[in-house]
Order: sequence, then structure tokens, then C-alpha cells
Amino acid sequence: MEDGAAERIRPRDRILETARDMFHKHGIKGVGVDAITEAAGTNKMTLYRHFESKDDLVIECLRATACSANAMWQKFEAEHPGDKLAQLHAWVRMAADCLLMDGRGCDMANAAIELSETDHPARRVIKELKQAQRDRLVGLCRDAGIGQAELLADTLSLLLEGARVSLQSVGAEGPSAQFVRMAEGLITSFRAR
Amino acid sequence: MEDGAAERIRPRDRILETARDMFHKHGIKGVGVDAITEAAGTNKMTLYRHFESKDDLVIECLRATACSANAMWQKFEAEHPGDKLAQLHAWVRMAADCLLMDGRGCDMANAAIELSETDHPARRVIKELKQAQRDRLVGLCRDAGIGQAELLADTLSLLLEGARVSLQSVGAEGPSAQFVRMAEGLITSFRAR
DNA sequence: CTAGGGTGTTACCGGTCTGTAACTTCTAGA
DNA sequence: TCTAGAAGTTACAGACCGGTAACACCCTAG
Repeated sequence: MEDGAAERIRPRDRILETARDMFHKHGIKGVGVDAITEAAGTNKMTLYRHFESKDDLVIECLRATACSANAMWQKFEAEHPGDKLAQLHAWVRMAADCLLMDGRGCDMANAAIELSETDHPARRVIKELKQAQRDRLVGLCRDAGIGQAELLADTLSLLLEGARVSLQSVGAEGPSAQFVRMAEGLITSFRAR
Repeated sequence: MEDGAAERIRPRDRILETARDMFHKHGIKGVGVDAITEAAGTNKMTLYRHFESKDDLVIECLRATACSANAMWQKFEAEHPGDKLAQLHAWVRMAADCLLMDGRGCDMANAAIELSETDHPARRVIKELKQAQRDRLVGLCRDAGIGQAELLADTLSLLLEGARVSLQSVGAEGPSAQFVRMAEGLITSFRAR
């Protein structure tokens, strides 16, 4: 029975989860594969049996992150079925909570900054995943009945992205502390148009 | 006469300028001191005669960047003497131009993301320089007669920071393309309050 | 002309990194 | 119980990193 051994997670998944956590905390170039495998309670050979390279592992981590984000959006829909405006407010609240709890920014944005080589294989993935997130936010704004949905969604995107990076450079008392106020103000303002 | 040899820039300054450029393009961890000195037409020993360590060099680069930003602000004042609102619009225009021309984000923000160690010596410097930039923007907004000067300044800060990082992850056709429209709209909106 | 400081050159240290090879051990399924 | 494949272990290759030592050079101020 494979469920009986389900508590013992497969090495591949342990590596993936550990790598996500460590990449998030210390950056991609800030952590080596040895450190990841050790923290995951396994070894380097096992890593390279499941992933072609470190870059491949990075990409899989980003996909996993996007997957987690998907789950968030499904939660919004589940908690406020049909009420797109409430879902938009839930998005703002979630974003603010992440800001407060986390401290380190968006994995994809951080990776994009760290992996400055324009032809890095992860860049394609980052772009396409970020694009998907953008499209979804635009869709939510539009379905919430906002006229200039794209402009609002893009503004909210930039605000959140900016808050995440500002949190790391200026700190928690910096501009990012006002994120919710800005976002809610913007939504109100766009609804009135 | 030392001015006669001024065309031949001092190795220290060549290293500093080259390092700024390379750190900006490839990130701090993405470029080694050997590559910097070679590109600067000198060698590693000379670098370490002028800078205590690579971290020290990084910090000096960030200070130099802040210095360049200072020059920008003086240009605003020189071009629109006394007219703070015009200076604010000039700031927006400058920011947008940087976005279009550059592609890579703010050196300080990028450094903050890359140097994830919370006790890294550069972090203090980044925080204090970013704080100074924020204070100056707040002052400009206030002097321009805007009521909620802090909120506007912080919103503009986050928008710009977000646009810079979005440019690297989603690309030029992403949300950052609307930066000017957002910023100008915000200024108008805040002036009307 | 000369002395001395700034600079260039070469070699090296110890460490870390990604990635691989060869071999042993474990474990699940027939 | 036996076997095949997954996982662990050890060692290593080759490259790059930050930083230092020793020494030769050049150029300018006196």
C-alpha cells in the first residue's frame, strides 16, 4: 500500500520543497545544491537523478510557486463565489498579509533580478507565469465591473511588486506600509469612474 | 600639473565606474573582481589597494549611484527653479525615461534582493540611501502643495519600484508600460483633493 | 638624477561551486 | 524469498571565487 508510506515524502518532493524555501530565503545564487540536499535529508546524486541541472530545479520551483498561487485564487472563488469584487478585495488582503509575514519578495521577480542573463532558461518561464498572473488579475477587475480594468490591474500589480521590493530595501516602515490604503483607494477611485 | 593628466582617469575611479556598470548589468554575485579589474584595464591587486573588500566596493558603488541621483534632483531644480510641481512632473518623466532606456532596475533594490543576508554591511547603506530618496520625494510633493504628500510620494515610489522589477520579469509590454499614465493620473487625483 | 609611491605581474591559498562516476545499501513488489 | 530499481555514500573533476604575497616596473616630485 503506497498510502501507508505517504507520510514519508518522496525525495524528489522533499528536494523541491526545500529548494523552494531556501531559494526564497537566500536567493538562487546564494544557496548551493549541496546545502539543499543536506537540508532535505538526502544527497546530491539523488537530486541530479530527478533534475537535469540546478537551473532545471529552479524552473520546477517557480512552477510550483505558480501552482501555489493558483490555489490562492481558487480559495478566493470558493470563499466569495461569484462575487468578483469581494475576490478583488480578498486579493488585496492576501497580498498585504504576505507582505507582513514574509519579508522577502516574489520568487519570480527575485529570480528575474538575480538571473540577469537574458537567455537564461528560467526567464521564459518567469515571463509566461507572470503574464498569466497579470491576465488573471485583469480578468478579475473586468468581471468586477471596473471600466478601465487593465489599468487598475496593472497599477495594483506594480504597487504590489513595488511594495515587495521596497520592503527589502527600505524596510517595513517604508512606503510598503501604506499598500492596503493605496490599493483600496485605487479600487474605490476606479469604481467611481 | 595634475590637470594635465586628468584625461587619464585614476585606476580607483576606473574600477568604481566599471564595477557600477557591471554590477548593474550582471548583478553583484554575477560578476567577480577579476572580471571587473580586467574590464577596467587594471588588476586585482590595485583594486584591493583601494578597497578593503568586494563588499566595500559594492558599498562605494551604491554611494556613487546615490550621488548620481543627487545630480538629477539638482537638474530638476535648475530647470524649474522654484516650481515644485514642474519638478515633480520632471521626476516622473525622468523615471519613465530610465525605464525605457535601461531595462535593469534600481541598483539598490537589486542589491537588497541579491544580498539576502540580513546583516550584510551593504544593507545599512541601502536602507539609509533609500530613506533619503523617499524623504526628498515626500518633501517635493509637500512643497508642490499636495495635501497627502506622504501618501502620494510613497505611492509613486512603489509604482516606480514595481515598474522597474516588472520590466525585468514580465517585460517592456507588461504593466510597466503604463507607468507614466498611472503616475500622472495619481498626481492629478491628489491635487484635486 | 634620484628616491619613493603608485601600479602591474605572476603565482598562489583555501574555499565553494556544479556536476559525475562507481559502488553499496535499502526497499518494495512479484 | 528474491530481484530490480531507487536511494545513499564517497570520492573526485574542473572551474571559479575572494583575497594575499613577493617582486618588477614606471613615472613624477623633489
